[in-house]
Amino acid sequence: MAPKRKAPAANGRPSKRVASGVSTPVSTRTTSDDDYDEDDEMPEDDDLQTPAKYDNTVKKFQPSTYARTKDYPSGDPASHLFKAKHDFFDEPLKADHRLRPLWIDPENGRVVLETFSPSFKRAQNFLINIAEPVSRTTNMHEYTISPHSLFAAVSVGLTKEDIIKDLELFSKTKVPENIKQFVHQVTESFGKVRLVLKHNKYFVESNDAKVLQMLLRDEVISQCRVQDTDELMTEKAAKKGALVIPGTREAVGVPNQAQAERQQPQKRDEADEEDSDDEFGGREAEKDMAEFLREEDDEDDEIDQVHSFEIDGEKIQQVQEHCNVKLNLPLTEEYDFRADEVNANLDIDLRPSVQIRYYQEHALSKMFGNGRARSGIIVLPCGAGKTLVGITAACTVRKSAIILCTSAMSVMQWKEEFKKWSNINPEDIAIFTSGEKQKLNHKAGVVICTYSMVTQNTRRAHDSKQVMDFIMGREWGLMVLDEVHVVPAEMFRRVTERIKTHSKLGLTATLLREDDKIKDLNFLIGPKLYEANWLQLSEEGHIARVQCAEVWCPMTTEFYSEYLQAKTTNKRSLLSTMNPRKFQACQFLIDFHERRGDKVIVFSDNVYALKQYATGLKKPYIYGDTGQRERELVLQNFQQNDAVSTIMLSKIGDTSLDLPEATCLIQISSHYGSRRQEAQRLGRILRAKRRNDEGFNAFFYSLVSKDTNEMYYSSKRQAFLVDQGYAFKVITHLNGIDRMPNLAYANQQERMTLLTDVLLQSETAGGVEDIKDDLFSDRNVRRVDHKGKKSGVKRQAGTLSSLAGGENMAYMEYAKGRNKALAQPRNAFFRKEERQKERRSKAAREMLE
DNA sequence: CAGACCGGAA
DNA sequence: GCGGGTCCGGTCTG
Repeated sequence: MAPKRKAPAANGRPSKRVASGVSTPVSTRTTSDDDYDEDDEMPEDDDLQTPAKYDNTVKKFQPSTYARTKDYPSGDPASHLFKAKHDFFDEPLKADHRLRPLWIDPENGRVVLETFSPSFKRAQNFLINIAEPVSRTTNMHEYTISPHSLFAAVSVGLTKEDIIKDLELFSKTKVPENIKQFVHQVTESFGKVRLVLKHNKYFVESNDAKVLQMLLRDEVISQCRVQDTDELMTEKAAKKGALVIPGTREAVGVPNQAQAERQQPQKRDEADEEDSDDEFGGREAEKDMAEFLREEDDEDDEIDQVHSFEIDGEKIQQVQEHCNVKLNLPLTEEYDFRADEVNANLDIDLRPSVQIRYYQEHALSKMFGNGRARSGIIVLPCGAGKTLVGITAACTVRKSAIILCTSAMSVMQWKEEFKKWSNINPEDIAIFTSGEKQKLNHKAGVVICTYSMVTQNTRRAHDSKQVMDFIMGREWGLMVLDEVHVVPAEMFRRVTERIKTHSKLGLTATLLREDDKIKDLNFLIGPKLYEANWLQLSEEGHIARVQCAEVWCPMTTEFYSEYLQAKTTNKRSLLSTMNPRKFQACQFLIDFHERRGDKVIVFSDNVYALKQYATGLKKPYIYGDTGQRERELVLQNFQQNDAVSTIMLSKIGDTSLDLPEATCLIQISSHYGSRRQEAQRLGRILRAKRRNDEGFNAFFYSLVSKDTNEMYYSSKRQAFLVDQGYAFKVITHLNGIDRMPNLAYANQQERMTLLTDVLLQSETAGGVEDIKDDLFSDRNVRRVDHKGKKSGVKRQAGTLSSLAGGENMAYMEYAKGRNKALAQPRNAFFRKEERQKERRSKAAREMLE
């Protein structure tokens, strides 16, 4: 059957996003529900203004995919349920709705999960299989059911019956009919067609010959077929058996039953999850699911014939994209590695003492759920053990593996981790970077290299070419793509063309890009198989608990006046960064945290500012031009020398630098609204060694110059972390800063000197492009907000004691509705006509100080 | 080992 | 809707 092409978007019903009107399913229901004893336990409207989608990985729910019938003249069965205002639907609650945690929005497939429900954990385990997490905060989780998420669900073995049954189980209302239809329709077409590699050739394979014949009639696909082959080949399907993932309880001989929980099997490290007495069982539910996924292959359908046709290896991306985007018939990639007798086995296993954590097991069981290796993406926060997941995958497949990293440094780290966690013969690991070009001695092995080494297009050094030919010429069992969010980049995506591999595992902490290419990963690599919940991991002590705060630093009169007159955005951001009040705040915070015994990292994107701050505060710093030796020296001192408690880094430190000592992080300048940079910087302190100390907290400060574009970008940047459940506190005044001795730029003279220097700097360094119009014109805003959504930053009014060591800081209590003003600065105080007013009041305030 | 060059970020 | 201008890392060359 030909899959239905998507109908044009507009068919009789506006595809209105559900805005604030429907954002309150819980409050509208529960405020009238007197059984919730504590009103303040309930989220308020503001809390529910979770940001709408923050990336484009998810295709919007498309009601228009339903055929119009006499029953559903509007094209879907739910429209008539909506009043003009798109209020929440009138479906009656089930009698025992309080036990059920899900609200399902029939219009767009959004699902809201109450975290305080007794069946929360079970519902969550179910939801992460079938839906895409959008936002997971303390009380509310928001998910979206999308074609891609359902694709992932099917590819880990769930059937449409499973999905609908469990939706019904957890939903407070009857599952809307159109959601059921949507699930039905999507699951019908998914998982039918596979892409397989055999003897270095790619085949499109299916159990259903008709689907393949249909594909071959497609113009794009037929062009990619290898022409002189038989139209369809038919062979017997391979047999499957039980598989054990190394490092799991099963593998180390611990009975995989609930009772075994209390035996406390040996731990990988000091931090392990606590047992849960919850009847709906956190850990147990996780494990049940893992077990379920592992065992599910026993009941797999008995199909004994598969059909296939060959496609041109050069054109697989084209085929994948076409099938995924145009035909809505994504190619699943599965590697039956145990049946592979062509490729040599690799002698590798995890060291016997190594046991992976439950979420790693859960992630991997989704990859290996049916005894084969499925291609896909696993999302884990920094410091949660991504590398070990990759290594365990390699130990499961036990074929030649190739690991791709973004930098040579991370290549070295992977090699070390392989030696640490697995028993692989060090000779079987080869490094391939510009510096080192090792070769494999045996038939099978692990190659670790950088993306750029593989994708290099220009002339190659002789030895480099040799190694490349080797890599491209052979067939790999597993390709691990570290920092997989870089793969959609024009150059880097070539790796999937150049390297012939049976399975692909993408790893990242932040599946985000500010462009819309992230969705390409769906066909370049595969579906997102697992995404960890940051909040949960930090509660369990796997990653550090972090207090986030935004410190508002008023601009001084001189700086603000120059700021308003500045002709270029560069000059403006430099002035905001070099704001003396910000410098003072930075000085104060460093001093404050050094006294507490914290190790502090200060981040600045701007190199000039970095040097100024570092020399002014007499702290060592590292940036791009810093030589290798000096870098190591600084880092080593930071780790070991008590006298060096603070270092300053440019964006060199955003990724890959592993600094387990750091416990406090201060940002003074950042790259526009990059949510990924924000998340990655936070990641620097998530692996803090001291994270399991009693009451330990790591700190993350963003210093923001008030009333500048930094305010706007800051709220953008936080969006991702807010979705992960982090609350940003706003600090408007640092108590005690006035009494601080040796405060920099305390007098006018010093400030003027600095200003002169900054102005000089911005003249010489910056271009002279004029700011055409308003600072927040679409031109400047689009990049960080291409969907025009509110960022929905959750501001949490802090109590004085809530921030450990925060006794000296005053928090702003946020008035309701303040969020909106912040997220939409064009409506607030940035309008041109208000600038004059602002300047006057600014000057007045300065005088009062 | 510096410097040219390219590509990524966003 | 496109491409800023800048920093950074990797690779190759001399």
